Amino acid sequence: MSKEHELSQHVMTEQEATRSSNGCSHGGFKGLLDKSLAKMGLSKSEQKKLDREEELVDLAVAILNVHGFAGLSLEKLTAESRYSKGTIYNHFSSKEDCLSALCIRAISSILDLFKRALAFDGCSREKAVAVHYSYQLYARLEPTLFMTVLSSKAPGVREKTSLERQKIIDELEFEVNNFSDAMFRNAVADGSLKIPAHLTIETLTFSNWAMSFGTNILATSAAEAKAVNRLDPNTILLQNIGIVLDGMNWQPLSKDWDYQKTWQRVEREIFADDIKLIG
Amino acid sequence: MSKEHELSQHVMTEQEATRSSNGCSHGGFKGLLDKSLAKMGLSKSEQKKLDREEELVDLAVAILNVHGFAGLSLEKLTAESRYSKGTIYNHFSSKEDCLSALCIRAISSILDLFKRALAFDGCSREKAVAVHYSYQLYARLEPTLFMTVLSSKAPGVREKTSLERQKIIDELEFEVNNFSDAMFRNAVADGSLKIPAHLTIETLTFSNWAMSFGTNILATSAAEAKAVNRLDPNTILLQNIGIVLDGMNWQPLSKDWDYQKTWQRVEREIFADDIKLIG
DNA sequence: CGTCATTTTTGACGAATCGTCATAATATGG
DNA sequence: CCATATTATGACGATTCGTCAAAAATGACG
Repeated sequence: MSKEHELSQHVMTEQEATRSSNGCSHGGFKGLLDKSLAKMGLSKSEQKKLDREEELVDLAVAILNVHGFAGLSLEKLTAESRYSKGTIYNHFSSKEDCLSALCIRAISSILDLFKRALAFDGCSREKAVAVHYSYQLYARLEPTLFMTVLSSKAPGVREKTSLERQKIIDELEFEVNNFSDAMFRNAVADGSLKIPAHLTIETLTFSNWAMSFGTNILATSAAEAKAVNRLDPNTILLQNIGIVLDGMNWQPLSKDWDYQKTWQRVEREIFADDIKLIG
Repeated sequence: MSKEHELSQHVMTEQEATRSSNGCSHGGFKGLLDKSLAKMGLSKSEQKKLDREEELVDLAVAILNVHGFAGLSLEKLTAESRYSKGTIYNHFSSKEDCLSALCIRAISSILDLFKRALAFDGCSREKAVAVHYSYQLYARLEPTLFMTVLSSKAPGVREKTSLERQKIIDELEFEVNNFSDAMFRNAVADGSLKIPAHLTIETLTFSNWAMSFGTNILATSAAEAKAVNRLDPNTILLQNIGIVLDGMNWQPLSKDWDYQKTWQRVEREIFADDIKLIG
């Protein structure tokens, strides 16, 4: 009874796809997953599906940033995309599955940043500081995507996530853990870190993760809470991990080294381009 | 065309209200807000509204625990309560507002636990350990309610929360901060803690919060992740805050004191009754 | 090319939830 | 007992969810 659809042809199937994929200017990190896979032997349709998936995740990120967290719906994703309900559900088995796709995007990006941070020219503890810096950088550049990592862990979300994606997430987290473990092992190797009797590498990785994660989550999500806004957002994390690394007795201790300077060097020497985007 | 309502009288207005309020056996913490307010001069209708609000929050907690996070809807709350849509929306301006009400319940309970923990018989650092213990206890007893504290900080949620409740939350967090600050000031006073030059009381409160929060969040929400399940859930937090308190140089350091024993004493001497509920 | 089988895409649909609002019920006070 | 103010009710339109039969695109083969 209501109006007919007057534009039943929005079928410019290919041109737009490539255009929108190249011209993407949302300025976010995208990870390098696709590039490494693209070269391998994939059928044309598989490649096409991957491209579209990336396009859709881009769109989902955009929606997430505009409409916030609860505002992300596959309905909206459908409406703003060139595809229809069924196609969307062909990629994401549910809203939660889509969220997990965003989580994958986030963790991949973070891993990339970690690897860049590791190139910092300094002693092993300074490298660790650089890695924490990069983590905070991501939390500030992409606050919503950062939160994604947490929310995709909620039981309700994980349950509704496709097994494929669950597996990818697990693998990525495994990689992050290995990365962290390796960092500590290097420090042990070069003599600057002696692991206390009652602790293990695994504990150290976890405590670093917990502190950095907790700090960033609270700093980005509780920015207006009194406990947080009475502190300097730029150096809270530095101070907090300073305490942790001191507690692990990782040399040189804060009292013997100016990590503030390290922090600034990391900013200048590794992430100068990225920091501009914070505004 | 469909069925008529055959029971337009479910009007047993008072009896049920009081019965359900007393007989509540959900075993959760409820905080003590109401009791302290009940005695003041309140009109009958105001008192009734408060009672009903408590009843509704109880119900919401139950729904949250059964249907998980996304499953909490005011629709469901309406259906399971003795009231109707309009009445529910009279209490909670939105689903998010309801979530914030749960958050208030959670923070109140946590504050109660903190105060109980402070009664632990030990040195000032042991008291702090006891407080962290109580925090973890809550995270394990009421994982979903614990998460509530975080999710009610998400921008989308906070925006839709009534100003009243926002204010209550802010006040509660203020109280928690004061509590923590005071703990550190006591330690400074008794000489066991000397605040390092580059740090402040505020920083210490925040770093303790961040570590405890991060650890508990990761432990409860990422239990199946590899980084977490390779550790002993019962003592992760103890180890993590051990590192932090050592990093603050709070005496006696872990190497000079068996905090594992303290941890167990706290469990036995203060929270023996509560720990049974974990199963 | 044309044909037909397979795969992908479409959008209509029913169910659930959201928040609003006119109407009905109840409480209050003279 | 009535008049007025407050509160409760549930029907409603809008939005989202996930499904599915039908339509369209693809591509293998003659």
